[in-house]
Amino acid sequence: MVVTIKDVAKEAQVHMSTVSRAFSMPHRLRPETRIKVLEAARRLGYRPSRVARALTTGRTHNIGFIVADIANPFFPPMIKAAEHAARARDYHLFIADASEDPAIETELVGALAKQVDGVVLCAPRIANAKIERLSEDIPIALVNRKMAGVPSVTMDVVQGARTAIEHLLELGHRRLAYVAGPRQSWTNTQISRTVHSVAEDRASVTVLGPNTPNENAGFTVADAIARAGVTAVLAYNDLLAIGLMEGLHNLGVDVPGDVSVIGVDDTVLARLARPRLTTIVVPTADAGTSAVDLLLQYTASDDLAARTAGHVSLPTQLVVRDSTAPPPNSAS
Amino acid sequence: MVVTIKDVAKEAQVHMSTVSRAFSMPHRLRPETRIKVLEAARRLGYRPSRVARALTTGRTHNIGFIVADIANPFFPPMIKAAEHAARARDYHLFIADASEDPAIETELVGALAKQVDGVVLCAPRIANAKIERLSEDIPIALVNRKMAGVPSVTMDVVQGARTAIEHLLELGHRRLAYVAGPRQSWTNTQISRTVHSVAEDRASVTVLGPNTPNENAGFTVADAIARAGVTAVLAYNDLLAIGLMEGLHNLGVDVPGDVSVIGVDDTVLARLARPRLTTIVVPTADAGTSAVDLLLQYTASDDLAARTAGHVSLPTQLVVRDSTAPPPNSAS
DNA sequence: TTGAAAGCGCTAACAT
DNA sequence: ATGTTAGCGCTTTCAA
Repeated sequence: MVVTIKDVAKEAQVHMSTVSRAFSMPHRLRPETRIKVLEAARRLGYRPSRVARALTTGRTHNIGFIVADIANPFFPPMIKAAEHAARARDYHLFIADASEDPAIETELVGALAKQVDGVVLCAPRIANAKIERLSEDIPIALVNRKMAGVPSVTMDVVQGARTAIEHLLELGHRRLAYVAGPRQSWTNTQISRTVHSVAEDRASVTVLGPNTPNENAGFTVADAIARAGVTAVLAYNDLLAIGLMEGLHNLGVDVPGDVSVIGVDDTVLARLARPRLTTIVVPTADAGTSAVDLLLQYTASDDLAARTAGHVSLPTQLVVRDSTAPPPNSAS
Repeated sequence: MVVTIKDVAKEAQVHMSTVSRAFSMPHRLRPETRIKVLEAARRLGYRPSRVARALTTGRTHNIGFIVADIANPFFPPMIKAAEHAARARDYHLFIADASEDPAIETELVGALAKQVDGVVLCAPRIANAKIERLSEDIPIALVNRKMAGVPSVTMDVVQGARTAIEHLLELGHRRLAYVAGPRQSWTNTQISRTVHSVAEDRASVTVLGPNTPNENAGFTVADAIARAGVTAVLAYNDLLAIGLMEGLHNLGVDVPGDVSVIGVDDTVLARLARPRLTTIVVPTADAGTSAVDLLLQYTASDDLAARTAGHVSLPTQLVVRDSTAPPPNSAS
């Protein structure tokens, strides 16, 4: 039913191995032979079986791409870019959704391991130690997490968060809040630290969380924000920020009149929300591309010991829109 | 380096085939043997190779999932649901992005064919004839397209569009426009027909398009809408509708004061846009789940002739928000 | 430059 | 109930 290398060999009147070579090492064939084989293959509509090829070569030409939540608008542009990058290098992408659950994430790596050449963990929720263990079995690349010996691409949220806090400070805010994301998130830790270190003795910082990074959680936390007596808040991501703004609106708290809000990610939602959300732009698409590149580059060397884990840090920047303003009663 | 069925056989002191059976037909083994094997496998950390298994069985336990544009918020919930459904049945999902391009879509099916048991085409842009041809090589299931002999799940946009137009008619609108989507989109055809047939002699209908279904195109078409002298428009999807609203706003045309706008999909964006977008809710997650189910059900039978293509139609409904109102100068 | 043959990890008759 | 054997489609030594 399906055309195999044998059929092509017969059609082209050569041996199987010659057909194989026509595809994988064409230069080692006499041009006329190569053409004869390729012609025959074309006539029969032959395509090498990646499955069979994987069995002998040990390389599947597949990549696993595991994200915390496909429905979080932070991820789709990253997935899209990764898929395109992979395809450009003749790789296919398995996508899996870990539902923000470390256990599922771990299980997914195991389930995929045997049929991919490596996996990209995006915004992983599992512990470093476990990642280290997993990466002994299968090459792993990280997005938004940095670990020695493991290829990774991070977005420089430290810089972004610093700019965000400076922005609030300049506006005159002195009582800040950070609406935290998942405890296991590296980005969350980075932002949290930065908020504290930048605010230092120039402003107070209340931390609310951890929170599941979705609108609902943001909506819920609004109450606590309203009572915390803060005039500005930085949220772990746009989803939380937008949910928070809705919650605040619901409580009759004006944004940015009473409270300023800043998000992170600059998802499509940020521009659409009212007021339009001031947020930190992160290059998600670039991250997807880089992650695939780093992973492939890492796996390129068959000599395990010689493998070199590249690290890429991508710049971020604050985009000021309408959700930030001076605090109420400010002299300006 | 990696543990195979042979290692387990040795460890458990049985033959390879017994190990194989312990995993694929456990009931055909003496309980104590099965346990012995499973124990040994556990000790060694053995996992059957899906690749090798695929080579012998002809079933990869993988599904290809091809969408027009991952970054269009219409798709992520569908992908997520499909991935979960697939995993629940021990299948993995290849995701590929066709970039709204029929040629890429076709190529992707071919590229994936050899390593999946079937592919789901979501909102396909390729012609029916080509789909028919492809589905001779590889089982295909369709989302938002209906074809005899090919499993499919559609969303009943006809009903949704009818309700939408009736809604506009009731508000008093008599000059309508339809901002069309891609020419090759089945949904686009369905909606377009419905608009005409429902409006019939009760209102005029101007069609603008085809358009690439994104915000940009919507923004661009605003000018034509403003000049068309219509008081209400239905757009192919939320993206176009939202872009249109921005464009209109930019031209000083008030929504819904001067022009009412209705979208389709009820993506996350609809609630966020200002004015909040009246739109047609479509059950994308259900569609993803159903598509996987239909495909798997279709491929279940090894007897090609006996295969039965199921069809599912999912209900849609209009959700009225703030982007629709009576036309200007209406007597009410 | 090409052919022959072994083998990747597993399953599926066929034996026993 | 379990072992034997052949073979899935391909790549890769090794010969010629």
